[in-house]
Amino acid sequence: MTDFFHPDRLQKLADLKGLGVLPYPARCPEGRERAAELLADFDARKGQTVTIAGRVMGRRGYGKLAFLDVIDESGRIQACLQKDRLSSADFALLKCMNLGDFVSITGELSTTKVGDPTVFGDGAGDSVGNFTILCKALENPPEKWHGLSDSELRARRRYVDLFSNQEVRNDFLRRSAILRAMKDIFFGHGYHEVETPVLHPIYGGANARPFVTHHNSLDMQLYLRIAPELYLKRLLVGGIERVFEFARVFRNEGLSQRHNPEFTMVEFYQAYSDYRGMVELTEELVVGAARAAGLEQENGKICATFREVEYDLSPPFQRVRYADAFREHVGVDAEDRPALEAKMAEHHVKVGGNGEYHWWKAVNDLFEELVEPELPGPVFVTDYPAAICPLAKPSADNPVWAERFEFFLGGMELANAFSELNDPQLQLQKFEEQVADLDDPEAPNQVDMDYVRALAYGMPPAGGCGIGIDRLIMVLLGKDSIRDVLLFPHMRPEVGLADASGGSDPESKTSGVETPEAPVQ
RNA sequence: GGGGGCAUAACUCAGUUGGUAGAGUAGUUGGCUUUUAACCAAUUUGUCCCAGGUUCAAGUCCUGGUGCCCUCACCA
Repeated sequence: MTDFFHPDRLQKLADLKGLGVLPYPARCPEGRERAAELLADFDARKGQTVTIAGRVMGRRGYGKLAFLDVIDESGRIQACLQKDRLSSADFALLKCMNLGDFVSITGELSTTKVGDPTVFGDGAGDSVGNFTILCKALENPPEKWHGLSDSELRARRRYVDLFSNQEVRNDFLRRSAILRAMKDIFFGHGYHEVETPVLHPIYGGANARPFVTHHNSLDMQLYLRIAPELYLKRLLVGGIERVFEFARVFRNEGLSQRHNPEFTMVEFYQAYSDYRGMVELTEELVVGAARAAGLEQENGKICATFREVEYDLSPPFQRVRYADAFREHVGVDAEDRPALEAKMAEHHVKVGGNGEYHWWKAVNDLFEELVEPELPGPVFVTDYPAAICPLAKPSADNPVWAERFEFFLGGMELANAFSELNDPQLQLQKFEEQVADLDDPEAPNQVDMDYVRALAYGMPPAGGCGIGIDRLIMVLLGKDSIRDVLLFPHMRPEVGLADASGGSDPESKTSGVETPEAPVQ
């Protein structure tokens, strides 16, 4: 369907072919170097012949001379093509080039009259290939000064957002650097990176509504994982003592500035440690991530600015016991039920059902309403009510409390950790209570008996933690919305686009995938 | 799911009281050998988100729908 593409560009494409030039060659001239390295090394490299390659984002033409802004992953560099310095065949290509095309230029690295470092395309006489078009673009790039500004278009066409805005590109490269720094810390502590199933026959490890899917040839219902937790702890049973997984998890809930249906969390488990060890490691990870994000200042302070509030991420972070924070900000003792009932009435908090779980859930609602806003962070809140922690080990001193912490930063819960419950009978009892609880729509639908059996074989005492990566990166990069830290946030299908190619019928394509035995044309 | 806002050219945006659809960028043509948002001259491009309604006349007013953003609820 030709009218999907721009007629102007198709004409240029035809012109190129008329010149006998391939618009999509397979190979780039060898020895291509990146813009940023050439500029960083400019004094030493000046006068040398170099080759650059990238996308043309600017052109200033003078008839017998043209300046091009060429961008690659590292940044921008200027090129200059002159009629009396290039072969006529190469110079003629300028006529067929548009903004957005990929090109390569070979020539002298030098400066212009105003001192701007520039690659001057070289190659007199019959030499060809010192200016080449590497890829002809058939779609117009966005406005050169503003780029894409509509947030929907930016997300839908992230590829355009990325090449038209270096800040955006840098931010996603910073995300990559943050993940790498965190992995380095894990490896430095003797951790192993593992991958566990995404398709779960029973969903668990968190309270959330799952996505449901179906395996055709097994004819069974499966869930996209809401957490990797129960599989990772099976590995502790198996004798792998330190594991982490950067896990994409899926939760079938509403979308918001802080929620995407799929998101990334890192979970990590360490045998012979406990939640106190996880506090230390989590702090190290957050600090390492902040350093990788470039937030360390010359004076050694580490600061992040998120939603116009500055957070000091210089360790150590504050630690506060749940019960202490509760008493301070709610004004009553978390174990004083009569006083709590009055507080709940005052703040319209309702107990959702019978039993300890629902009571403590309501207490925790009070905590979330009255205490969490007072904890901008970074802060570790430790020792949570055991009744709302089905996977955490109760405190030996007072089983009302569990060995659990949550880490808050930027007004969000960024991490959740326990001393992992490894008593198989207690775990089974807690699972059964969850499944029996019909008041909670997010409770697991059945007990994962294989996990209980794994515990029955014996799991060493361990600490485990999960960190919400996307939210951490929001704070570190100062992004208000999770959509700005996800390369491709979830979007509804673009209306009209599927029809644009004209020929294909999405219905028949889908049925072909699902019924491979159907005749193939 | 509730409430509020936005939708005009490939991109960024104007569009008056309801009266022939606009600018800049990009593209095209011509000029120009040191520009860098180059400049000068000419020029092409529209399902004004969709469907109804009011009106002599709707980009503009009304109703419904779609998409996105903000906010609340749920959640990490």
